[in-house]
Amino acid sequence: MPRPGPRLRLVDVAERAGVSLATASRALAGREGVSEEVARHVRQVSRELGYVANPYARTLAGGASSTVGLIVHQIDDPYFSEIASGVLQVAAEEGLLVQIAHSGRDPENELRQLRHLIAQQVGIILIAGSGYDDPRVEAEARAELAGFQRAGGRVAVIGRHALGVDAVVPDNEAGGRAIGAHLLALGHRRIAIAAGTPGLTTVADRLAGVTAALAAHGHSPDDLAVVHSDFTRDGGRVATERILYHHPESTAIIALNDAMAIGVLSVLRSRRIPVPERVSVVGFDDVSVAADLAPSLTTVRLPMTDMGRMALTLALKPRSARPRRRPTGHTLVVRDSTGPVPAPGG
Amino acid sequence: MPRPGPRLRLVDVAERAGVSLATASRALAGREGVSEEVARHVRQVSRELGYVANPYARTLAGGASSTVGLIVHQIDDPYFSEIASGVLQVAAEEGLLVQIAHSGRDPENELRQLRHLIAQQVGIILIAGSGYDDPRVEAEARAELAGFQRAGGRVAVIGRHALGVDAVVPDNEAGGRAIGAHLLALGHRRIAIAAGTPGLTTVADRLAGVTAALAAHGHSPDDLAVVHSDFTRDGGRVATERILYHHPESTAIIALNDAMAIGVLSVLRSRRIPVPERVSVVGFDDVSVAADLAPSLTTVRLPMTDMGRMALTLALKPRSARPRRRPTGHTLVVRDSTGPVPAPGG
DNA sequence: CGCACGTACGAAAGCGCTTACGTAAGCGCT
DNA sequence: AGCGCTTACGTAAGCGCTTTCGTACGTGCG
Repeated sequence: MPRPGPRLRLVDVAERAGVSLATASRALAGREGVSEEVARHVRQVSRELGYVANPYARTLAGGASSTVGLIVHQIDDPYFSEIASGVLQVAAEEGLLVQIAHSGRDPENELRQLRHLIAQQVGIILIAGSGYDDPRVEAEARAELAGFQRAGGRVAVIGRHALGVDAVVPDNEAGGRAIGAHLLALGHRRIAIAAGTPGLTTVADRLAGVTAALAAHGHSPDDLAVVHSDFTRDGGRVATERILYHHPESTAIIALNDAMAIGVLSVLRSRRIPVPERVSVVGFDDVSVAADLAPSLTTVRLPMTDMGRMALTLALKPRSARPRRRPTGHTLVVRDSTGPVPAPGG
Repeated sequence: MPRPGPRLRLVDVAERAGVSLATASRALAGREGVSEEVARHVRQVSRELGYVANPYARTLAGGASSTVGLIVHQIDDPYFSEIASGVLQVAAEEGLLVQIAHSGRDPENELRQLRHLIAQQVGIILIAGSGYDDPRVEAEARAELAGFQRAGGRVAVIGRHALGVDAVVPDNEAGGRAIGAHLLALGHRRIAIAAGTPGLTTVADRLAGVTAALAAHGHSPDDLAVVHSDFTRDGGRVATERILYHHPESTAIIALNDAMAIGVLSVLRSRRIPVPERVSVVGFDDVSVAADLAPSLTTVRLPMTDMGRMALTLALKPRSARPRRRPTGHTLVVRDSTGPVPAPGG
């Protein structure tokens, strides 16, 4: 494994600026105890020389750890890559480094990655992606995070509750309600749901929203055919096959994320089932390709990139007494994949 | 900014194992100069205590930097997120950390990110994404990388040549030829190209492949209407508008990546121009959504995830005397977006 | 005008680790 | 038995930075 060569050090900057090492350090860190004049000069010299602090030395000496660890389920899922993009934007603005780790939607693995990041002494930890309804795993994660925070680390999560830390909270339930209301307004009554893995809180929350919408309009949740599968495109395919077989009377399919919706549309197309004439399809997330599918996908937009930005921004703020929550808001985006319920017998 | 609390140190392990700090270090690093017996014992104690070395101290002291820096144009572009996924896989297997930085397709910014990573003393640098045909930028990048390698750093690039380092080389030209041949075989003669930003070598290479295919079949490259725009979906949209306006006789549009192809399809759909009956469309890359578009996209498949894996694997091998090149191979995937040229006047 | 006090800065002590160097022991050789 | 050589380990010197502490200087006051 490599080791870097000789580099520009802080002493060099200090020498060049005609001040001591300590003064240079203070000036660049923006600490007080240095006259504004000297500080400005040091910064000037530093810039001229193109000095970049050695993060290892800085951190070792008890300074800030300027790297943020980001745990995502799967980076090549657009939902997460858009979040990551937002995180990277803020990180770039703040001069932070971002380490990304996969959890692969496996609670144990997520825990392992989390411990690894803590051991690596990152300063900030961001966890994106649904929580699990396994109390043991959540409790362990919570404990790890609490310890990390006690040691001065900062944490924010996206799309999870129950971790006792600052959180960006997607409007999962409200989004689900919006979808339910939309379909009901179009006259749909036999609605099927292509739901993701049962153990995910995101799945549960979105589902609860849809159910609530039905109930609010006086319809029984029994009308809902819920089929669980993977929270991926292939999962959407599988779920659709099962829906078509077991619930052929369905006039609408709600996929609980866009990835699944893509799978749903794919199967319907290959079966030559017209969307939305025969079956309406709704997704959730509004990943960027949703607008470009054919038919373009009706879905609930979550501002993923902003969510990434918000999460890191939250984590950068000084910690508050009690965990903060930032709801994301949502927008129902009606496109071409939903339409009025087909005439009975049509 | 946070700072970690008191943690288990190497001295603690050494003390507990009844050896000196130096011996403990050597034992854990697997260096020689320690009897196998003692080494085993130290490792045992270390494991029992759950010791994890402080990477900052380790790196500062001149040891291994076990983090890899990955520069991508844009992480929320599926091409790059799939590559990143491959890198993360190998990194997880090897116990390495991955830092991701955006270049935003801006040469200057890429250079800045590169310098930043070098300054951050990562051990391995991976650059993914097209090179630029600006000799100054490339020369500077090359110089930075050379210096980094001289200092012991390891480097691999994906999709670039001319950087004097190990490279994973996508079959851009051959892929372009395959596309050209495919369209010619279908009878197309008036072919338009939605090309990405002119300064990108990837664009140039793919274009050269298409041109070569035309030439090989005795057709003049003048038949080709090349329209440059951004290498993104929106770029694809813009290019298509221009193609329809300036070259309405085109029977096929080649987008030089799938992102652009999505934009192309989107515009054609909104103009109600049937694909492939009136116009055939081809993409490049085979991002995972390509198969799920409507019509499903004919494209050239590049094994992005594997490319990410290959790049990191290359970088982990000891450096060879001369830069290695790993061609990626490619596959023409014919789907529904291409068909025979429409009958003249049809 | 002399005192205490705050302010701007420098000297030096580590942070936890790797590694050159030193040393004691064990080996074979003459 | 004495020499040099290797091997196994300990000692201590940093890596580049932050930060505590100390010192010199001005400023206010009585």
